[in-house]
Amino acid sequence: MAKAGYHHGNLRQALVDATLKLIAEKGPTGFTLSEAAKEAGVTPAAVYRHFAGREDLIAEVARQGYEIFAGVMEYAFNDGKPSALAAFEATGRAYLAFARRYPGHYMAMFESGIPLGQNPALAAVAARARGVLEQAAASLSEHIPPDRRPPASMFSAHIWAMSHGVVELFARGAPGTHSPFPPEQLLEAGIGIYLRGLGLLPPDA
Amino acid sequence: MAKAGYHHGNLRQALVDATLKLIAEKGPTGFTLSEAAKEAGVTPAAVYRHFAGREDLIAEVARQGYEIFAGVMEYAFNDGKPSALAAFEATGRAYLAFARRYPGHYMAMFESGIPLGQNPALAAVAARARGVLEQAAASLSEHIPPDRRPPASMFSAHIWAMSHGVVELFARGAPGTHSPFPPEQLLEAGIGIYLRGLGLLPPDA
DNA sequence: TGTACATCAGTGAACGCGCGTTCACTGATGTAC
DNA sequence: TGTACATCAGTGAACGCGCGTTCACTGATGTAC
Repeated sequence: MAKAGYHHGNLRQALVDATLKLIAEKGPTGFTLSEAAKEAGVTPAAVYRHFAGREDLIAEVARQGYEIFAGVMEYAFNDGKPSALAAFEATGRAYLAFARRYPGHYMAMFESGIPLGQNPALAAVAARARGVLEQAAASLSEHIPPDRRPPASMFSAHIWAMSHGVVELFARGAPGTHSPFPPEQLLEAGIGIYLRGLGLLPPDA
Repeated sequence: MAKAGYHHGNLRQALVDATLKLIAEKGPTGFTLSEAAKEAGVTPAAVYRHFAGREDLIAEVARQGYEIFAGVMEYAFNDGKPSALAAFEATGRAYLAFARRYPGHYMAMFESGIPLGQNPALAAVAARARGVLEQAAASLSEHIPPDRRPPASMFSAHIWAMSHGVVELFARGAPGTHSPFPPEQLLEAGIGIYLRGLGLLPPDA
């Protein structure tokens, strides 16, 4: 497979991989099309056989990231088994695990500033990923008395926001912000307190 | 004042303001030293009379941002009056208000990737800002029974993370993510649920 | 008050650089006969 | 099985551009006498 001389074999994916590596190393800003081409052992011009340009290449990286992300979230949610609560907590953990394990994808998705709206394939898979989290929140919120139940989309937005905030502030070399706690523990505790506030966990757990 | 011909008058601050405007408009990536100089009505070379270079200029913007931020947080906290709870909630609201009102500063502080460690003045004021939030958390956590009390630094990290996450995901033109709720309402509700989980608010409030 | 002079903020030309993108091309691959 | 040929992935040279930074300079300002 691949790399057999004049013809590369699978340059498209090799460019995606190179972009991923560069973004993970230097941030979305540090990435350049020329460098990605060089990393893949190819002339910058060759990139144009596979992508419309720089932005299109980043968008494909983000698309693949959302694809993985949606899969990871679905796997963690596991159709709400063994319980709505356990499944929900698993998706929270999966968010952080994804950010840790796929930093390049994560950055391309959330920090590169690519517009979701302009790329239908990208928008579709992003919506799918969001859907998993909302579904997890919806099935869990059925356990809350209706009169005290916040909308599921608000619920999932809270968890998403806290997860994202933990990642950005504490799980990366962000500007001077490292907590004395491992991000996983921080997020787990935070979600626990939040769920207790919803009456979904006993007050003294 | 200023702008009186050959000599600018207060070029240093004019450059900071121009940087602020550019960052708010195009993100930290979109900002260039040359453009900031042009915006201030001056040759790019003139910048070097006041700053060591591009990075130093951004750092000064971030420093001023942290200065404002710390002041806003201190004002909101108001020495814990009228109550620890009210003061704490005020700091949460102040975080979001700051991000809204000073987008350029916010971006320079949290999204520009400037290293806090290398600039002592910057690191100092950032620590001061963080201190306010931790103090608010600490005085509030005195109302929690000691055996159920999480460390104040964890507590404040949770609130910081949720606030930051709400800002990044829902209060900006972030990639395809807009909730059906105004960010202020979203954050207020989230903090409320969290505080209930800590036993600091009645369960049915 | 008026003149001489030191200071130093900003000029403008120049630099080398790497960028994204284009273009006519070349040569490896794979198919038709 | 062997040859002719179409396809098309990647080359390499070139482009115009704006960047950050440097340098010797100029001229406005403000102070000393």
